[in-house]
Amino acid sequence: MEEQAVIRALGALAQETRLRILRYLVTMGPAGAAAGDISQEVGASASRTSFHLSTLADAGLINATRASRSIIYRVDFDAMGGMIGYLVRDCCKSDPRVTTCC
Amino acid sequence: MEEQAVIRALGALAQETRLRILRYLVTMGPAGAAAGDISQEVGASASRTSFHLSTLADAGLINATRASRSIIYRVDFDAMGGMIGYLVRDCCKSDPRVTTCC
DNA sequence: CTCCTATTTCAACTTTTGTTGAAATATAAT
DNA sequence: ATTATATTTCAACAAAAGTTGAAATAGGAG
Repeated sequence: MEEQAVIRALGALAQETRLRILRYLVTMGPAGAAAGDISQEVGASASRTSFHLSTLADAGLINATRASRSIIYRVDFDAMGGMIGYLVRDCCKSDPRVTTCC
Repeated sequence: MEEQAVIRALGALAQETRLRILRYLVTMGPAGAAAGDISQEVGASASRTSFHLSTLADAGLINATRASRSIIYRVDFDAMGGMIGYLVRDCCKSDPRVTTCC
């Protein structure tokens, strides 16, 4: 992952509602969750949730697929791994104080 | 590391100049670097660099110590590890697609 | 086709973040 | 004391991000 993509991903996660959305989607695994469910889960309005979902999707951290009337969102674990790998390796030169944490 | 601290740390890194500062400080290791050197290295004005250094320090990712007229900044690798550990474990439940990256 | 549900888009607005250059502070050298 | 160096702080401004509620779009059911 290149620097600009990493910056977007970091910015996407640096927000309470979005971090909660991501955590929720992680727990939902491959099944994912519909926008409406996410909205309820994180206690945010539909439009606010939609905005944050777009931000996460633009950053490549989640994917959207339509299923009938709902739109299902899922975590892109590879993108998360890409971002974290950048931080650990490119940024922190795989310093042991960093790598031991994972 | 708790959620709010993680959000601050993510926000601190989600900016080009600050990410560059952190990368530079990682390469400098325990010796660290003076604000002026960092300013030159990243090509930012003194006040802009000072602002970004404060942001990183407030987020706990770097530390400052005075050495004569200069102020030396160093990466706090444990804080970086704390932030990354949160992403990997609390956030991604240590999913293999994430942990294999580090 | 009309109605209902799910979600997004939009415009107006508020808040937060980043930039600039000048002034202030702190330390050291002469 | 005076001067020079290193860095921060400040106020003014510019730009980006987040919130709100209403309207628009898309798909399915009657």
